[in-house]
Amino acid sequence: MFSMSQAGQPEPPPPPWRSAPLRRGIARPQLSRERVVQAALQLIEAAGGEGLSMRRVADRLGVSASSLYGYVASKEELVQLVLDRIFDEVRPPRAELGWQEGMRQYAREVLQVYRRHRGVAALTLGRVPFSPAMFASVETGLEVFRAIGMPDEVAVFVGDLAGLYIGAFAYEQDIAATGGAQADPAQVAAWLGSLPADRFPNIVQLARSGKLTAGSADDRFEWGLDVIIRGLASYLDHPPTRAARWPVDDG
Amino acid sequence: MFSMSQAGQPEPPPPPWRSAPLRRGIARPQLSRERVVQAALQLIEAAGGEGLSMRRVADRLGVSASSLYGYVASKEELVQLVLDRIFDEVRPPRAELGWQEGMRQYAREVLQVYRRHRGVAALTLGRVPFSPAMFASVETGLEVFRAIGMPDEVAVFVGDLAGLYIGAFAYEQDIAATGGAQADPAQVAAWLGSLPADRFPNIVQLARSGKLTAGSADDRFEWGLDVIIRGLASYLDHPPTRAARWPVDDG
DNA sequence: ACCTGAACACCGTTCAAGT
DNA sequence: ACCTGAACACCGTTCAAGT
Repeated sequence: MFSMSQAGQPEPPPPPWRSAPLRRGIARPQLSRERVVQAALQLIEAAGGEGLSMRRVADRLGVSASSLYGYVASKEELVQLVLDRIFDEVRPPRAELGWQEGMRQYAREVLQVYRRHRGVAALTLGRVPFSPAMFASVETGLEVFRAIGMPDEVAVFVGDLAGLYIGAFAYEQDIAATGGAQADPAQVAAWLGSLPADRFPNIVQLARSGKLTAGSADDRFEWGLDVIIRGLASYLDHPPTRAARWPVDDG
Repeated sequence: MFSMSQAGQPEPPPPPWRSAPLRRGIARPQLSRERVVQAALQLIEAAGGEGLSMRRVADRLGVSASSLYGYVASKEELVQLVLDRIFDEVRPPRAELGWQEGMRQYAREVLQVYRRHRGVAALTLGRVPFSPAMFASVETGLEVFRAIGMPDEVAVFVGDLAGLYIGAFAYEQDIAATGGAQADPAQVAAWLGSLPADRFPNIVQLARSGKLTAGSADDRFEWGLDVIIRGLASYLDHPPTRAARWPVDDG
């Protein structure tokens, strides 16, 4: 764990997995990778993930947009660095909680980080939210999953699916909070409730029952997590084989 | 079901849920909502979802970009119309298959449509991939879920989670096929396999085992679907209550 | 060695003007 | 009634030039 939140340190060891800072010269530079990432993060928190632009980051730092390219190869790399930066705040799972509770706790941690840094979740869409800052956590997770006999394919999969779920959930909350033009749930419910009840009786009834918007955000987060965890649990008894299917309880 | 694939019909009944075509005048217009949507879809298939722009759609139609705004309120509306257009091709679930097999079939249908229209899946990220074209399918799904006693909250949830999963899976395949700059799986595996084996033994072993990239795309799709379906199945025995948790088999 | 400024090739959207 | 053209306020990225 190495936090970048304290800016301007003597010499933090450069992470080996990224292209190293491009200069180590004599003339003191005004910019640094950390300062660029920090400014990007602040901009995202203020303007949302869609509001991130190289030109606006440069404005925040009082430099020209082109100067950023001395520290960051592209906007895409900057985004990845921001993700690295925030995932660094996620505490790793505690193996002694067992896989189910451990996974739940870890998922909550990630959600908290997204909430702490509003706007970042939008940047995970279409990307695999997996960064070097998570290596230690992933290692622990694999350890625990293997100890209980979870098939590797499924263990790999859970990371993707859960990461996808948490990011999408946080994104939805972000746009709900910032009152974006995206469909607000109450209006969608009213809209669906006004469909012809004879053609869509179940949709109309569900929409009018209020169950589309039932529960707090935290409750709904836990429900979805539960679907995933329950699905995983069932693999402990019935591991998958190639192209096989497992009837469970078909009504 | 009403396909727009045959262009230039006498008078297709205007869908009541969208703002109606803005003109019904005397002078024959060269453009139409359908023509704009069609051109957008073709552009997406050729240039990817990220390649969609109003100006390029206009180019394809031989008109100025500003003229599109007579038929479409914004780029966002155009995207929604494209999604409507392709979801119209999805055959609704067959209730007689039972909920599990019915859901599997329906998920496969949606994936096929994304494959048929490469590039569109990218547009579902950050949106709820739910369109009027799916009302009939959703109604059938709710009917089946309710018949077997699935709690409404969970039934609502499954749509979100499954839609998210299918869209993200299809998107990943799209960028793999078009050889995008995004991380290709084999390289990620090689990369993770070269981490220090003493610090990350499980990651390294998993990466080197080839299980990160194991299975065909179809197999991996089915595995993920299975996690979701298994999770849902467990709710038939243990329905959720507010903020409750259900230990299943903690190692 | 570091940063700037201009330039290139783009965006979505508006709006007065043409036919 | 329909479409165009110019304009506005943006983009990411490159590259020669300045200090």
